Amino acid sequence: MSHTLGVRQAQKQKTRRALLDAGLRLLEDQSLSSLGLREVTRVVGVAPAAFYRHFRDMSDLGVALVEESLGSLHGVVRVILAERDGDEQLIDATVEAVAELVRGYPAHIRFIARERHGGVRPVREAIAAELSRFADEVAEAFAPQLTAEGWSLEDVRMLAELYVDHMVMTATAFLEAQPGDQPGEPSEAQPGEGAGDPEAVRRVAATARRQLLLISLGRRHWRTG
Amino acid sequence: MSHTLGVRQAQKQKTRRALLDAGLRLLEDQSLSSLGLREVTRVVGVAPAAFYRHFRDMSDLGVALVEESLGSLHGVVRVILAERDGDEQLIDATVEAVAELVRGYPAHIRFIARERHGGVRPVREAIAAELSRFADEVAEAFAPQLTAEGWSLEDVRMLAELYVDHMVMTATAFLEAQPGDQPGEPSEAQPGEGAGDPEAVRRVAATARRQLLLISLGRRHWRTG
DNA sequence: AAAGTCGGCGAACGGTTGTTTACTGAATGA
DNA sequence: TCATTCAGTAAACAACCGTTCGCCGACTTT
Repeated sequence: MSHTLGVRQAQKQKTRRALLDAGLRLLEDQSLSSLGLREVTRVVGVAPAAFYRHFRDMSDLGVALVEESLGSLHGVVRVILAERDGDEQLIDATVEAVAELVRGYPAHIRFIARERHGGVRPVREAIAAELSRFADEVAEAFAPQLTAEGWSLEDVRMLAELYVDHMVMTATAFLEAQPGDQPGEPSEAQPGEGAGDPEAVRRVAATARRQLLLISLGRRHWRTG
Repeated sequence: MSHTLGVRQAQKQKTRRALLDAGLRLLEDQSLSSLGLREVTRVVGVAPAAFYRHFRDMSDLGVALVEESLGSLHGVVRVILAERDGDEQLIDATVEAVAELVRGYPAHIRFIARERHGGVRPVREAIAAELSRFADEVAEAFAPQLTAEGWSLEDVRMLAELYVDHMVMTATAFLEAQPGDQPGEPSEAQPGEGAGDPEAVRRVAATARRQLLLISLGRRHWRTG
């Protein structure tokens, strides 16, 4: 599809990407409401006025980052929920998926966690909308089985929100367990990669698994035990 | 105790309070890392330099706000957990306590939610420490009964963290259901008080109750069902 | 009553911010 | 080939920022 997009548009999207990347990098140490326009353009190596060719605002860039961070998540649910051979394996797969997400895109996850209740309204609303759509998909995936067991749609939605919130919670816990460039600590004992204390990561994963296990235990006995 | 504190110190603490109040008010629409020193002093009506008589930094003021917001919470747990006549009433009491907290001190709660993962490290760490202490108390309150049922201390702590995180989650959900001065919407149909859509508030409470019910259902069947 | 403490003031500093303006020059399309 | 589009530039703008300095004057201690 699409006939290779022309040299003009290609260059434009290239600097747009650079702006997004620079913004995301700077947002690891500060929040969006304090991130300056000039700060971003300075990192990219472009004139401040060039910013306006791509974004109206800083919050505009923020919304774009939200879509980039959470947009690719929508397929993931069905993939994980498809390979379920029992509760425990589904839980393991879920926690592992969250861990991999945090390991692969720490800056994106940190951005979402930080701006979910941050000071920029449009960004907050974009995140809320995206997470709500995410909960919709989780609910949709659980609906067939649970309604067959006599669950109301309201209760299914309630459970889906609990799952989504717990996933976000787990993701931020993973983030705190593997700090990116935490100043104060000069370096790692293991100079391999930037993954923080591996034992702390395992502890977070173990806690998350047990919590999900407890929740699914409650789910099995809902209005039947 | 303490001999009435002298006129000098009294005046000092008065402007200190004013600075904290002004900061908290301004932080309803922005995050700490973008809050300016001059901005705060301007609201209070003092010279910018006066700020340094009370706080070293903006993050210093932030840490003070954390203690003020979460410090008074430590007694609350035992009070609620004391009046328990069965699971459901304990859940109702908990949700009602959170709702009242949000209704009574919305700015404090918003501040905590916003800065928990915000851009200012010392504040993040202060919040994390306070919430951890809170989880300790919850765990301590649940320990006698649960250990008698064969729970490990690790599992008790896991459950306590789940409860605390769910309470924070519920508090922010309440906040979103009753927006303070949400611009865009000119005013309330009911000009009585600033509480937003009452039905949305009830819906949040109902969801939180059912989620807690499901969790306590899982707790009852932990390693026994 | 004298000496000392200290919260707040006012001014100045160097630096940064967002935004607008007129412009250049390469890619584009007729 | 020639006119047009438009991403990026350079400069200027007023406004604001955090921080430092010396000073005043009301409170406090001796």
